[in-house]
Amino acid sequence: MKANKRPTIKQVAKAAGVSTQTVSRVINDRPDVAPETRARIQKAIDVLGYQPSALARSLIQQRSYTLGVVTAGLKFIGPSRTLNGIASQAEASGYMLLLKELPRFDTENIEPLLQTLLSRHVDGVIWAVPEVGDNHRWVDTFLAKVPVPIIFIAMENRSDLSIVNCDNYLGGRLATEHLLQQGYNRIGHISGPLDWWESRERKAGWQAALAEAGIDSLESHCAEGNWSSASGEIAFRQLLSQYRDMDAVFVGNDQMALSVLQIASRNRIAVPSQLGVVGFDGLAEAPYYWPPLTTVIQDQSLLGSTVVREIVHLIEKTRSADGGIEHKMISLKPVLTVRESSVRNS
Amino acid sequence: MKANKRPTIKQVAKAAGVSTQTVSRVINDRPDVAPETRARIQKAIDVLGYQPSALARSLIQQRSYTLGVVTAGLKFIGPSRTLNGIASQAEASGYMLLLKELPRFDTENIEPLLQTLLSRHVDGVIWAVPEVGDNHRWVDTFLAKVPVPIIFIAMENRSDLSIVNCDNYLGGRLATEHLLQQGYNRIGHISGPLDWWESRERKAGWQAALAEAGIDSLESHCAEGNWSSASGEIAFRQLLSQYRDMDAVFVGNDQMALSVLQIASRNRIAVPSQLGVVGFDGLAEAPYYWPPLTTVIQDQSLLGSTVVREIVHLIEKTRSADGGIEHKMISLKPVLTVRESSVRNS
DNA sequence: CTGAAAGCGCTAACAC
DNA sequence: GTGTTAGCGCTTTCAG
Repeated sequence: MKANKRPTIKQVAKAAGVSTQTVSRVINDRPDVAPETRARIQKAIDVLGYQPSALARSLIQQRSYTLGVVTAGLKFIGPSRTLNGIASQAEASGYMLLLKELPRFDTENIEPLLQTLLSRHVDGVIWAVPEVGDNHRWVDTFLAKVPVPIIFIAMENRSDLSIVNCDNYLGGRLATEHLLQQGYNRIGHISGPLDWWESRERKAGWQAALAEAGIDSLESHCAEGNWSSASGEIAFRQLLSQYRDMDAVFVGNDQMALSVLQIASRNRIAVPSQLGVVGFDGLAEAPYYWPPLTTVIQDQSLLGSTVVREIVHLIEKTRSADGGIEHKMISLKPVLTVRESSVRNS
Repeated sequence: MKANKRPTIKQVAKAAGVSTQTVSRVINDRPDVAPETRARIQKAIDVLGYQPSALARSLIQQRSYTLGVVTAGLKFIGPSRTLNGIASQAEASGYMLLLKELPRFDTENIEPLLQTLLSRHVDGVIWAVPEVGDNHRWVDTFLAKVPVPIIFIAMENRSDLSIVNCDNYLGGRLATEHLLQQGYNRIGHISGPLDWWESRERKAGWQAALAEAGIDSLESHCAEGNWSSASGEIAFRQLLSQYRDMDAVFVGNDQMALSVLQIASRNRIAVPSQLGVVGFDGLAEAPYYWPPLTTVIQDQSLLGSTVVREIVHLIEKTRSADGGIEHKMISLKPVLTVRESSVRNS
């Protein structure tokens, strides 16, 4: 039961008794075809189930309507929410997605991977890998050789690149200021891994908010996790012993905050009365933690759709005007959602 | 600062003073090239930064080393874990991924989407959309027209298709049998949406285990959610009122189980002493729920890598022997992980 | 309105 | 060993 192969434009032409060019005109909706001829060709197309080859088209038009997407850590919810936004906006904009997932966040030797994408004639590249350590170092040496627009997600702003990210610094401030307003004033912090740019920003936001309130943020008031709930548990235990009179904690993501809530339950530390807790990310599950978790929501799906809109724009611009490309930096604002875990007099 | 365009094989040939054919031999590692010539060509390649066009190759070789992947619900963790497995195995097998995400699980009118993929000359298609309602109906009418192998994830077994799924029925049994062993015997069930094949299987497993223990499973002993924590809350409240002396509950996924735990906390129902709870999926966070959640782990990443191995195999087979393809059904076995939420005498 | 010729970037099948 | 010819499936001139 082997399915038959795809028909070609030639076969359609023969079936309709015309040349391939005329068929081409029909499938491209060109006006200059006699109605009668058009109908005959359309019929042949339908009968044969003909579908033009996007490959052949890409080759000749030097344009594939394909975007290369490089991601990492799809098994975590953050990157997949972003990919979700990318995928739906790409569909809407008429682009296909060629997907590559890095084995690790700090994968080196990016060049061959990028070459694979380019060998497929992608019209643009979306670099959806967060900035970790110097995993973006290749940009300085290799970017000039990339002949198509490229746009980055979640990396530090720099004026020579196009970047879309979330304002993590603001998020850290929002979380901490909220805790201060609630009357907590010995606020600890569990950060993500500090080789992540995003972690450092969130931590800086925490420090800034404390500083503004005239509170010193000592190193003993923070601990470092790796985003996982398991690491959150360890970090929280460390914090409990380092910062005895801590009355609140701003946690770098919701997963780690979850373990904070668990340990609090186990150790009969009442949340929020004895300990205020605020997370980051806005997971769909956070309202169902116990107690429901106050968190800083970042709309990663919007991040993804924004990045697609921007790169499509860049592609159009690059193709028409040949002038220098202006790089744009877009910073999406996260939003604090207050729930029981941080509200003292409820 | 416009980057220069990709060099072609012709330019390399001219630079090295040979014909394109000889360059082709070099980039394909063919043996019959004089060492001296090879070196000269290689140098030209390096200098120009030449990379062969995979597009042109695909066209002539009638083979793209690209897999079409159709998914849905990437913003949920399940589909992305599967995609994670697909991506890493595809990389290992030397295939690229062309990704399409359906806007909804029950999207109709699949044909144009599949055509887009085929117009890109994918060598095979992975249908990673769970079976919901009759969203797989297109298979009967349209599959014959698809000229490449196609393989399905999470749909009911049928011998005329290649399918990889998780044994959800077994999972339901494992969960329920465990609760029975723990001495619970009034076991309710919160299912996923019953138009999902997976939901029905899990529920059937629950029923079968109860039946074997000589216990009737009444309709009032179950409630239906939609996988979300929010729906889990509603379903659990319904169950509490319908099934007054329920002493345990098997929940169709971990997210819904999370709300069960929350409501139990709120209502001072002690888990596990008054109520045993078992979830499904094996989320990384489940050990950090309170109390830690017993759950049925399904390895979705393995599901993804298995499906890629299978389709690559199918592709090879289709290309060589022209004989009929045998369809294979692979059912991965889920594993029960026992934690505090279901252990009575701990 | 329609067709013939050329070619996108590459490789298969032959020559030499 | 290396070059020539042809052509993958399509579109772009440019004739007619």
